[in-house]
Amino acid sequence: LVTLKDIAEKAGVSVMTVSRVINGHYSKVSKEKTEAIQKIIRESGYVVNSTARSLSSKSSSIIAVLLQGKDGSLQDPYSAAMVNGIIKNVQARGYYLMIHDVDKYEEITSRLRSWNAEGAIFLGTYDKNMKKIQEDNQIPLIFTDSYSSLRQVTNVGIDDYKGGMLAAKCFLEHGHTSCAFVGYTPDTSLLVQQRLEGFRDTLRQAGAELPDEHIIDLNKDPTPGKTISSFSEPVTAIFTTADIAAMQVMTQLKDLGYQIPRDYSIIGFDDLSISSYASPKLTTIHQDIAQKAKIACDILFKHINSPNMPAENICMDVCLCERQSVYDLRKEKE
Amino acid sequence: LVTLKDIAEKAGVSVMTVSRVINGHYSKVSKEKTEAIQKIIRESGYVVNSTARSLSSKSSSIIAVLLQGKDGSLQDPYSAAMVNGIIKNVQARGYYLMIHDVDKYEEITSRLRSWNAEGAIFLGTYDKNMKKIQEDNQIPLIFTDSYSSLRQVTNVGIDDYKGGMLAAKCFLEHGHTSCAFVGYTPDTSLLVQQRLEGFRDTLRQAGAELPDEHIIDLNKDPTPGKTISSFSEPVTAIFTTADIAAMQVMTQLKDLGYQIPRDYSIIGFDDLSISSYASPKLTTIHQDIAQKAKIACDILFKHINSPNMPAENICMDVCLCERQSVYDLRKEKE
DNA sequence: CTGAAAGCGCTTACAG
DNA sequence: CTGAAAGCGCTTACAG
Repeated sequence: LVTLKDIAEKAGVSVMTVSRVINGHYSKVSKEKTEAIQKIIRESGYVVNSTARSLSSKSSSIIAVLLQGKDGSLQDPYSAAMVNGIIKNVQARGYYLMIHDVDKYEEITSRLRSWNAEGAIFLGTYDKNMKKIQEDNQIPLIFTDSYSSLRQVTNVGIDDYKGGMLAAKCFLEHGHTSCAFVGYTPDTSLLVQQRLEGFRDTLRQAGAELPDEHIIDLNKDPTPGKTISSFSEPVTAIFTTADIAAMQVMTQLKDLGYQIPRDYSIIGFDDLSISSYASPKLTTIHQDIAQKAKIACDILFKHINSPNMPAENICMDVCLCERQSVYDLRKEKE
Repeated sequence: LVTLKDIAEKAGVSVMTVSRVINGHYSKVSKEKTEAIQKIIRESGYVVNSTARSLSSKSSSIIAVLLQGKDGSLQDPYSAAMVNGIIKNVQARGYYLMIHDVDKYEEITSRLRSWNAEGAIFLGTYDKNMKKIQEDNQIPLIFTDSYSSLRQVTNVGIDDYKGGMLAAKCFLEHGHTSCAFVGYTPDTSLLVQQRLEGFRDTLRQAGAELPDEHIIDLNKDPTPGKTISSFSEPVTAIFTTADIAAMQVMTQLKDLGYQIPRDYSIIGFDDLSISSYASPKLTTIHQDIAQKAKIACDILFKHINSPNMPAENICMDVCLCERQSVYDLRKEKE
C-alpha cells in the first residue's frame, strides 16, 4: 500500500507538498517539484485513500441512492433506469455512489450518517417520514415523484395529473366512455392518486363517470384482467399506472380469449423500451427517465456546492405516445 | 455530531469501553456499564463513523459491484435483477454496497482501492483484463458469466452450452431444422459463443447445419427480423441470447406481417418476468437470477471471512421453459 | 474488566 | 513556495 508519506520520502519533500500536487493545487508548488512528484505518483500506482480523506476533510464524495423495498426496487425497470442514469451523472462529477435498500425509516439516517454521505436521492415513496428524514439529515436530499404536503422539499417529479388527463383524452377521442383504472395502491400512493384524478376528472368533464368499482388495486387483485372482463357494465378501455402492469393486464385478457385492442383498449405509463415490444405495441404516457435522473443529479450537486439553496420542486412534462393498443370505436359507428 | 468521546464523557468511562459495547464485545465490559452506555447511545442517536472505523481497522465493510457500459449496464433487466439480489444479500450481512460503472480497466483498481473495498462482484465481460485485475487487487473478486482461460478465477456462471443445446433440442423436437441465431457480438463474447456452440453442435448432430450467414450480431445488424425473413434458404426457428432480443426480433417480424410462432418460432434466454408478457408468451432458457446473486454473495463472503480459499468455478443449471413461441411443424405433416 | 497510548492516511490551519 | 503540528473518529495492541 503506497501512502502519501512513501511518495514524500521518495521525492524528498513533505507530505503536504505531495498532498497539494494530488489535489491539483499546482499554484502552490514549484513546477519542478510538481513534475517530480507526479512522476513518482504515476510509477508507484498511488491511489488516494478516500476513507482517510473523508475523515480529515469531512467530505466523503459519496452520494447515496435510497431504494425502497416496495415500489423502488431495482426489479422495477423504471427504478433501474433511474439508478442507471444517476450512476453516470454522479461518477461524471467524481463522486461515488452507494446504494441502500431500506424499509425501516431508522435505517435511512444511520446509513447516510455512517458514511457521511454528501447527498441522497430517494426512489420510491417516503411521504410519511419525509419530515423526520429531513430533520435528521442536514445534507441535500432529493426526492422523486413525491407528493408530500411539506413545503420545503426538493422534489423531481412529473405531471402525473396531466398523464391521467392525456390517457382519458385519448380514450375519449377514440370513442371510449366506459373505462377502468389499474394501479398499485391507489388509496395510499399520492402519485397514483394524481394519475387517477387526472384520468377521472377528464372523463367526468366529458360526461363519462369512472365508478369506484372500476378502480383496481393491483396489490389486492392480481388478476385485474379477469375482474374487468366480469364487470356487469362492460368496460372498453383500461388505464394502467405502469407499462409493466399494462402488459400484465393485456396478457391476462388475451389469455381469456379477448383481442387487444379490439375488445379492450389499454394505455400504460412510463414508456419503457419494452413497451414497444408488447403486442399490440403499447400506447403509453411517456416520461423521460434519463433526463429525470440528470435533473435530480444537477439539483443535488447545485445544493451540495452551495448550501442554503432554496428547496425546489421540479415538475417535468409528460406526453402521450400513441402506438397500437387503443382501438378507435368511432370507426365502427361510421 | 455525536462521537465515541462524547458518549464516554457522558458515561464517565473511557472511549475504549464505549467502543467495546458498540462492537458487541460484551464479555469484556461489566454489565452495569454496558447497560448505562447502551442507554446513552440510544438517547444520543449515535451512529458509528464508518469512515473512521474503516481507516483504523483496515476493513471497510464495503462491497463493490462493477458494472460495464456495454453488457453490464442497469438498462439490461438481467443486470438489474442481479444487482437487486446482490444488494439484499450484502446488506443482510451488514455490509455496504458501492456501485461503479467502469469502462476503462484502470478505473477498476483505483475505485476498489480508494475505498478499500473488501470484495467485488463483476457484471459483464472483463475477460481480457482479468489477469491484471486479479494481480492488482488482492481482495476476493467474483466474476459472473466469465469464460476466461485463467485457472484461478472465481466465477459464478451458468451452463451456457447446455442452454444452446436445449434450445436446439426443442426446435428439433418440433420439427425445425432450418434455424438462425441472434445475439450480441457472437464473435467476441465467449459466453455467447458457448450458447451458439451448444446450439450449433446439437443441430449438427441431428443433421441440421447452421450456416454462418444465419448467425446474426445484433450490434452490427439492428434489424435481424428483416434479415432473417430475406434469407434465400427459409428459416423457421430463431434462437436468441436474451429475452429482450427475442422480443425485439418478434416485434420486427410481426411488423413485417409474419405470424409468431406460425411463421417463425423463437426461443429466448434468461426467463425474465417480462418474457411471459410477450405475445405469444416466450419459450426461453431459464436461469435463476436471484439464486445466482445469492451464490455469488455467499462465495464472496466465504472468501472474505477465510482468505486463501481456493478459487471456485460455479456452473448453475439451466432448463427450458416452454411457453408458446415454438410452433410444432410435425403437426402439419401428420 | 478497564484505560492510556499510538496510529490508520489524509487535510486544515498556521507559521515561515 | 514549503513544512511541522494537530486532528478527523475510530481500533489495535498492550498494560494493568
